[in-house]
Amino acid sequence: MKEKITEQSIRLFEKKGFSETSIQDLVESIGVTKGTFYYYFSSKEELLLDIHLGYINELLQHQERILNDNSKSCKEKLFEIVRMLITNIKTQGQAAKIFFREMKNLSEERLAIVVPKRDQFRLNIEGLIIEGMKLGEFRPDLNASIITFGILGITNWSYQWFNPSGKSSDSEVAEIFVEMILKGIQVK
Amino acid sequence: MKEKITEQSIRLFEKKGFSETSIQDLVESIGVTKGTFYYYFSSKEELLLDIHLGYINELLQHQERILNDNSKSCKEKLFEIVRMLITNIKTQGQAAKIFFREMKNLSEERLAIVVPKRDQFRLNIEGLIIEGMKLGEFRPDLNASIITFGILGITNWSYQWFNPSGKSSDSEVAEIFVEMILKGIQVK
Amino acid sequence: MKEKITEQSIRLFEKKGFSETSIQDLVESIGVTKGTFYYYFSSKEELLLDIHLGYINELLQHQERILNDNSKSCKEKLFEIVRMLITNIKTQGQAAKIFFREMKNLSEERLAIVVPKRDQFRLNIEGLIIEGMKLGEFRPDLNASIITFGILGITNWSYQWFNPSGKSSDSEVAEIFVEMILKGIQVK
Amino acid sequence: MKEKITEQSIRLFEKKGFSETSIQDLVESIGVTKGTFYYYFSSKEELLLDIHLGYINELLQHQERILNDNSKSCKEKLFEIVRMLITNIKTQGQAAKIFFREMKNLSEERLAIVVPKRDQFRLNIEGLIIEGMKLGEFRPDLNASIITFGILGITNWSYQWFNPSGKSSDSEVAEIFVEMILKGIQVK
DNA sequence: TATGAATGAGCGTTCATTCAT
DNA sequence: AATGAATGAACGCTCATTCAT
Repeated sequence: MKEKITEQSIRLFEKKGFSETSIQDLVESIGVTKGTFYYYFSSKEELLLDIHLGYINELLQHQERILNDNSKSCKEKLFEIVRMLITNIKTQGQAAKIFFREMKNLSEERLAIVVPKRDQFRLNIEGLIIEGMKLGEFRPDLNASIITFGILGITNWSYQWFNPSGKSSDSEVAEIFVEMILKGIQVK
Repeated sequence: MKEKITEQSIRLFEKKGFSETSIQDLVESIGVTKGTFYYYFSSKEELLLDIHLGYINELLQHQERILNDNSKSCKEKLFEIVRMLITNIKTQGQAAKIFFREMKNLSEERLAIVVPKRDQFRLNIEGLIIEGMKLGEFRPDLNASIITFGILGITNWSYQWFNPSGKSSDSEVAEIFVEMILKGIQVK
Repeated sequence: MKEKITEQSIRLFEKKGFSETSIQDLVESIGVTKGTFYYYFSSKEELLLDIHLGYINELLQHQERILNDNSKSCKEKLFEIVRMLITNIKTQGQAAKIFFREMKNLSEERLAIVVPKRDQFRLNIEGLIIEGMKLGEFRPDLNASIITFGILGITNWSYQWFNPSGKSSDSEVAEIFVEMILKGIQVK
Repeated sequence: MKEKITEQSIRLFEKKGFSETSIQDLVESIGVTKGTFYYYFSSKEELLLDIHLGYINELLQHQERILNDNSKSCKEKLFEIVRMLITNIKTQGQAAKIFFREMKNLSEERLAIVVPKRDQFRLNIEGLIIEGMKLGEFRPDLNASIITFGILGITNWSYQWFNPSGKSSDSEVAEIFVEMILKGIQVK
């Protein structure tokens, strides 16, 4: 039941927004009562935290697996991370939108749990860029921090428009983006 | 007074969110009463529409000016648009965050006013990419639509992290991003 | 309207208890809506504080007037205070019951406003006892503090049983009590 | 377990109030679940009745023992009863406060069980006063009923302020009160 | 003997909005 | 141009109670 509530809440929060979705909306759409909700969650915000953690933890684990694969070059690792994020939209896109949009609805104490994980994800990419620069895979004069924000912008913004059942597949989009990131769009 | 209310509302909506900011919060922070608000706006959503239109209209005008300057190459125009968006964060960053985050709080009728303008902005960039491809400035095999989404991701995401009074200036960041977009990060 | 709400709330809180009376109960019995209540009071507890202050402030003023009347002896002043408290039951009995019974429903900050006043009333009586001991009106070996608690017990407990429209009038009861306090019940 | 629940409930009801203490509060502080509570008690009010009866029955028994001791004078019996009530604060003070304060939370049917016992306790004292008047121990012109209310006021009010581990012991306080009741505070 | 899941009614409070003045 | 009083619907949350196990 707890899982059922969480899943349905992700659907509703994504569609209507966290503040705009009432507990009543949520439980009615499942067919239980408010009491049931509060049997499983201590508050609405607790549920939001659960969603955040479920999303970012899975992402971090996947990222870790990619980064620790020593058979891959930095370029390949970057491609894998980008593809993971695009592919992710199919299964986790709603949770992702909530993650990016509703963070402000977490209290300071709860933010203190989530924010370091979000930063970790970004810093892992930044570390990958720096390593690639050292190994001669990436240009040596990059501003790794800002470039990372750029890459994250490309991928995170995809949650706003990418349609997994549209014309271009996730792998195609990921390839286009990685090619853009690596080679640019300019004629040489 | 109407302007005063709008300006203050942008500050509050950005900080706390649209749904989380009450009319009471708003008018109290200005020192007037709720009646005053409803003298100038027919509803809270009307105010939100005003903010949206103020933001996107100004952006479109500025974009148009850049695109119509025939003395500039496509690359240069692209740079100008990116720089405009980054620079914009200093003066319009709060409105931009509201624009991206609170669109779901507009009714369908009001969305029908805003969405075409938002799409126009994107399609203008897409057109610029296509033109650049034709003119031999950009690689001829690009997926203009997806590349445009990538560029917009880079710039729009900046509203989440770029601090105009931080280490890197708006022009620096814009340059880094345009270089990344044009040349990529890979060693040739 | 504010006064109307306060008066009616005193009636209901006395009869059913503070926690047992809902805002709904209160506003329905007046014929307005909950919104109206919250237009005049910031919270239910704020209303309770209002009742407490209205009661104790009036009592303190009256007591002050009695104590400052230099034409009266200590015995006479004591009689006046006891009579005031018994007489008070007719007009303020409901507020008094709330005052004694519902103090625990005030937050610590609000208690900090009320408690000193309640203590002041008691200490004023204690001071009167001590003065009477010095002036030779009362026995010189009394424990003024405990005696004061005894006197307050007699008067405050009256709110639980004294019926102003019953067999004995307020003046009669006050006389019986003061005679008991002064002379005791023992045959000399 | 039933006793454990009752004891803990007395502690909580006294501190926070009956309505302000939830079954959840109660069972959590003991480490059992709500089901357990409802295995032993049919309702929250039933528990409150248990507390009331436990308190008043014990008091009545003790009072009966004092009154039936034919070796004692009326004055001595009065002293014993007053001392019993003050002493009682140490062991039964919390139950006493609940008894006086939370009676309004009993339904009419349950009140019909408790109120006659409470009245009996008072009437027993009134009877003692009358007997003392007949026997020439007390002044013959007393209003026994009101005097009894005065005595009960003194003792019952003690639950509000008397601290068994404070400066004055229970016996001292009882002596001061009985002396006050018997001889008054006036210089003869 | 005790639990855990679920209910349904109610609570204090907030809020966008209305409207006579 | 602006206010102040009032509304009514909704919200997050609590709670006493039930009941199958």
